[in-house]
Amino acid sequence: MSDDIRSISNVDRLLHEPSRTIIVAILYAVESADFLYLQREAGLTKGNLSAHLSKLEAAGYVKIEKTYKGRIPLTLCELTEDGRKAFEDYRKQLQSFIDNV
Amino acid sequence: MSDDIRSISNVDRLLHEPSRTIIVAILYAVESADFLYLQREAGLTKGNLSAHLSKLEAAGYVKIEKTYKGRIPLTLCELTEDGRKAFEDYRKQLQSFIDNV
DNA sequence: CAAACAGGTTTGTAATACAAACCACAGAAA
DNA sequence: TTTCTGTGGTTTGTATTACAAACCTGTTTG
Repeated sequence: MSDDIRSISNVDRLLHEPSRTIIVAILYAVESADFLYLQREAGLTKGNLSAHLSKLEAAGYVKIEKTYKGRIPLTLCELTEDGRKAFEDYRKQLQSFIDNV
Repeated sequence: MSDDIRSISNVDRLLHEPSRTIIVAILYAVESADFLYLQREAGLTKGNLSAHLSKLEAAGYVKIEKTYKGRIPLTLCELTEDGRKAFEDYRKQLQSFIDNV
């Protein structure tokens, strides 16, 4: 068996979880997104989005900035360089797997 | 956001688990494999391989036939038609996701 | 006979994901 | 002014897991 196939076992588990894959894919595309936009686009509950963002932030993949729009809180999220690179690597790994089956 | 990206959340969780992805990918390639071959190729412990095979069998993705090689037990595994189709769908879904990010 | 190997099953644990409930605060509506 | 909706979460509970390790049966080999 080719190593490309076995390498799927080393895939980044943080990104391999579909909910987080979507979050990161959105952030990869838009550069910056607020909490509610992300929630609606990703189709997640607030609780889950919050939990996933915390994990992504802890891993250094996402930067979270809590600001205000007037007096209403506004949470902005964006990918870090590490996050961007990790996502690109993840995609490459998937592509490599698909190509080598 | 394109639906192709959001569709990753509907991915087949059974196949999206890397250990099982590898098992199915091997079976997709070889048609039939015995337990130890599968264990070594997939890099899994016996317990884990056994557990994953049980799940794949319960889902109707894999057919498991317990025979003997002389007096030594020999467990043969192969993909069912459903399993083959599910794996092809899974690959297509991944490919679609990658292409549309 | 003892040890090692084939081919597993069972059990235990720790880490999830996810939903649902809860909370604080602001602005709009009645 | 009371109420309702919206923002932006945290906490809690549950159920599912993946994985490792222990266990088991039988067979072959030294």
